[in-house]
Amino acid sequence: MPGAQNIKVAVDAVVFGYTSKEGLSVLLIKRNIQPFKNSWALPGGLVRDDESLEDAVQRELREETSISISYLEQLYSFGEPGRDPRNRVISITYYGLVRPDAFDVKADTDASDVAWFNIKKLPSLAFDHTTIISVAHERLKSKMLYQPVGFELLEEKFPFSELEKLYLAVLDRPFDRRNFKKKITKYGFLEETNEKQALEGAGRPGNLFRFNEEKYFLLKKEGISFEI
Amino acid sequence: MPGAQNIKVAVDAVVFGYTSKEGLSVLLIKRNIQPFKNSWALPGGLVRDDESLEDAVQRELREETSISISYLEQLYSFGEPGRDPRNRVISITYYGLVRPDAFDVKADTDASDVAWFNIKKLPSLAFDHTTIISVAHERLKSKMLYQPVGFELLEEKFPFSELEKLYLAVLDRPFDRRNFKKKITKYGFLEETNEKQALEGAGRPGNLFRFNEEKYFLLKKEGISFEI
DNA sequence: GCAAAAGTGTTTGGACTACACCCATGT
DNA sequence: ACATGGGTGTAGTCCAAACACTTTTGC
Repeated sequence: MPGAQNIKVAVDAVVFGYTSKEGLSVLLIKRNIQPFKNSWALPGGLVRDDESLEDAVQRELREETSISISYLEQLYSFGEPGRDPRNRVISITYYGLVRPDAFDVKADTDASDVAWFNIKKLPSLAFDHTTIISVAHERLKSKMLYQPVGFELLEEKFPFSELEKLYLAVLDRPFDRRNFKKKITKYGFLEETNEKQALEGAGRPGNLFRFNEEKYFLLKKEGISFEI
Repeated sequence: MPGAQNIKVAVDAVVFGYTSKEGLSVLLIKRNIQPFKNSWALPGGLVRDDESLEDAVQRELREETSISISYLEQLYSFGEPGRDPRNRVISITYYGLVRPDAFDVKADTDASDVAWFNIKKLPSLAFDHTTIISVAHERLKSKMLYQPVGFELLEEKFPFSELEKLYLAVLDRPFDRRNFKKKITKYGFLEETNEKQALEGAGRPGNLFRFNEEKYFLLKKEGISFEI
């Protein structure tokens, strides 16, 4: 009988948040243990023997960042020997989306070890976490081309330009404003309210929209064909 | 310090093969150890401490089925507590595609514990392997709508109808023959040869095609937009 | 000659692209 | 009045869908 396997199983989470001010952001923690003590890293940790992978992610997020998250999806499993300098650790990664409410963690832990970082201004990160974030970003980009995205990231009501800015921030390339609106509204998962809202600064106030959850999740299942 | 983690890490592979006679098939092994002794199962096993996940998959495939495989992609990681009745085992699954040549394993191991099963006639399987196969099948279905598929599954030269039957077998729904040909040939990754080949039985012999590997793999990277 | 598979074109509607001007508000 | 962002329509092009008959071969 060969020696027992000596590999640890961890989960890590790439949590995306969005505000029009800060753009697309990722939630990071500052490690206070070795290895990579004092480096920024993705929230995560070892899976307990009796909990599911999703539960482990939620627990770590609660423990390390005090947020909990409604949309979470498995991303990829990273398992190269040597990705952790001490033990063999394979990491099963997830990515999630949160609404701006969860940005409160930032205020609460201002001087602490949790913070949001704009996706384009990431610090250097522990382990292979930079790679993991870029895989997550690619996944999100391609996802938003065949499924509606936004419900999990925007406030309940929002001017249409918020959705547009979200797509711009994630896709990171320009597109035609009018055509985008036509395509999005065609699917009917957006409802127009009668309320208007002026953004800060000058400009004509825009109508507020909200998602029709039923149609949104239906289209999420069925998939849409989107070419922005 | 809490008790050490006691979770094992395994890999499992869903290997798809295709012939026009047998259709889309999956490579299975018959287990000769507990648990699920004498059940059919996916090839796979525990990862060694010093090998990468991909290496582990290739090694298990070699040991258990004697095939090696050129196209292999990570599928998903399954980790529910209880999916293995004895220990906590998380399985990182891969899927792969092989050409009919590899179907030789069937002949070689006729009376043994390796066999191909048509995707629609699977036996009952160990663990959650039925679920894993259906996830892999769904992945393959959606993959072939945005990337060319076939090079890894067909012989070097083949009549066009072979490719069409492959798509029919995987997608498992009818589509228009003429429009399919227009769409496929438009991308230019197929080359027409001057050879003709009569299938068994009656019918007009068709021209043989081959893949232009360069364009094929280019389109594989770039992605194509396919609506069959 | 008949059964089986291969080969091939046209029409039509819908979808995507490109593109520019006026409107409502704050300062 | 001007700066800022909101709101809107059309013409042209391309792509996809629908659709059926003729050709080559084996038997």
